[in-house]
Formats: sequence, C-alpha cells, structure tokens
Amino acid sequence: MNLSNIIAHMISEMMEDQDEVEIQRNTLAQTVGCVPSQINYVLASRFTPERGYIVESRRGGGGYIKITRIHCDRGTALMHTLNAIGDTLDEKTCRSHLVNLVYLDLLTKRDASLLLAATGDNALRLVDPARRDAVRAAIFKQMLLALQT
Amino acid sequence: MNLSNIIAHMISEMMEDQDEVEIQRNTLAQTVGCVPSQINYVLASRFTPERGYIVESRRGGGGYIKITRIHCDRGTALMHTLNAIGDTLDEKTCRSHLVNLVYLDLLTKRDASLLLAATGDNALRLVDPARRDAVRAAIFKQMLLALQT
DNA sequence: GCCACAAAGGTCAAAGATAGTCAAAGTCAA
DNA sequence: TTGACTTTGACTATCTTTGACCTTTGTGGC
Repeated sequence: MNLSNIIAHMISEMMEDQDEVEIQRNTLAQTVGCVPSQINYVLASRFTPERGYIVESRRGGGGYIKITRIHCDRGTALMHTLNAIGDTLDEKTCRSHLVNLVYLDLLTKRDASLLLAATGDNALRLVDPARRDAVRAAIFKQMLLALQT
Repeated sequence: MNLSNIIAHMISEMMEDQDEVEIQRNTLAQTVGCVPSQINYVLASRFTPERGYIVESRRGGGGYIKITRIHCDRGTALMHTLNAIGDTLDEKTCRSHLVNLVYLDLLTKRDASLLLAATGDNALRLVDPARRDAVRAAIFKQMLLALQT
C-alpha cells in the first residue's frame, strides 16, 4: 500500500472512537518516515469537507493540526447535491456525485449502483447523444427525489 | 491461443477462490510480456458488467486495478424478469413488474422506488416519445443487472 | 515593547508512478 | 476479401512523493 493510504489509515484509527483528534505534523511525519508536507497532502486529498471532515491548524511553538469529523443530516445533503446539478450531467460528473454521496453515507452502495446503472451510457445508448446528458440529469434528479421520502 | 485469452485465463484463475482480485497493470503486463494497454483491452472485452464483473482502478503511485465478480444467487430470479422484458417497456407494464418483484421479495420498496423514479415518464420527458419505451426498457434492464450483486 | 531566533505548520511545483484512451497496424476465419 | 477481433505504442490523465521556500506564532533578552 502507498504511504498516503497508510497515513490516512493511521489517522482514521486515531479517530475511531472520537470525532476529533489533534496531531503534530512533524512528529507524525517522523514516525511514518515521510516529509512533513506529505501529511498536508493526505489531509487535502482524504480528509476533505466533502468527506465530512474539517481540518484546522496552528503554526508556531505548540502548533498542531486538528481534524474533526462532522455529521450532516441526510435530507439536506441530498438536497444540496440536487441543487448542484444543472440541466445536464455527464457520466463522469454523475459518477463523482455518487462516490461522494456514498462517502457521506447518504447512499448505500446498493443505491449507488442502481443510480449508476440507470444513468450510465449503457442504459442510455438509445438516447440521442446530444440529449443524453440532459436525460441523465433528469433521471438522476428524479431518483434523488425518490430517496427524500 | 492468443494473448488476450491467456491473460483472461490468468485473471480467472486468480479469481478461482475469491470474488475479488487486485492486479497491477504494469506488473501483470510484464509477467505476460505484453504492452500494458493490452490489459485494458482484455478487461474491456471480457470482464464486462454483462458478464458479471465490475472493474475499478486507481492511477498514480500504489495504483491498482480491482476486478470483482458479481454473484447471481437470487439474481437468477431477477434474471427471469429480465429475460421477460423485450426491447420496449411501457410505464404501466414496468410498474406491474415492480409490484411483482417487491411482492416476491426480490426488491425492497426502496429499490423499487428508485426503479420507478428512473423509468417514470417524468424522468424521461426529454426523450423522444417514440423512443421512450425502448429507453425505459434499457434503463430497467441495466438496473436489474446492477442488482445481481 | 521590540527584536531576533526557534519552532511549528503551509504552499507549490517538479519529478515519479501508475492507469486510460485511441487509432493504426496486424491476424484470422468465414 | 472483408469484417471482427487483437496487438501495439504514442500520448494523456491522475495520483503520489519530495523538497525548497514561505508564513505564523511563541519566547527570551534588551
């Protein structure tokens, strides 16, 4: 496994029974055996707000990095995604929305695979390619709406 | 036998007693003695969702390709419905299929509401009405396929 | 209080490591 | 001969690792 995953794992482990943890960048980097900035990379790529984390820090003597896990309610977050989708939706963007919703625990993998199947180019191959992204958006929205209930 | 078959065989062998296997594209290519992109060809032509596989991957350091086999346990029953659906599917028939599948306990109500949302005329209002039933059939089938997990 | 220095953490871009795409060329059987 | 399937490789996209340089904060001496 790569370094970043290992570091991410360590942090997750530290947060197993707390929603908040404080680390020291240099110390952690040293125990892992990497350059300090790699810690930043891991935080930036894996502990994002999108995935439900907030990262705060302070420099100088006694500095620290604090990672907090946030929980958000389902309806609101689904609505947020819904609003973020315009009149068209390409397959790639669709996919990343789904990945995100699963990360946020707003959709089960099963839900996501249904959404994915319904909006994939495979399912829409009979739709005029010029309209496909618009149809995809419509289907996606209808399905998210169905989940609000 | 051609290269692609050999590679496909190797992968199948690796999955003999697991439903999931992770490979490294470059490594496998090297052991087989082919260009890396040939691995993509094999995956694209033989490990398709139609044949019951899901392929996921990640680039960059520590990158990988993960191949998952989807099982058809109760999926067989779904398959039956799948086969019963022709090239077109009107909304009413669709609805009765769903009622039936829920009744048979092959779909949860949640699943059914997703199917319904995805195949309703509301979601498909942008599709040329003449093609709508064909598109509906395609979406319905893809979604049932996705549930064969 | 002001200044210098030490002790954190932050940024960014280059280099490295993988995987993906696509089109051209090759192969083979009907 | 033709069309479907394979094979290749150049080019692209994405993710990771590293290091040089920057900013912020704390502390002690004057």
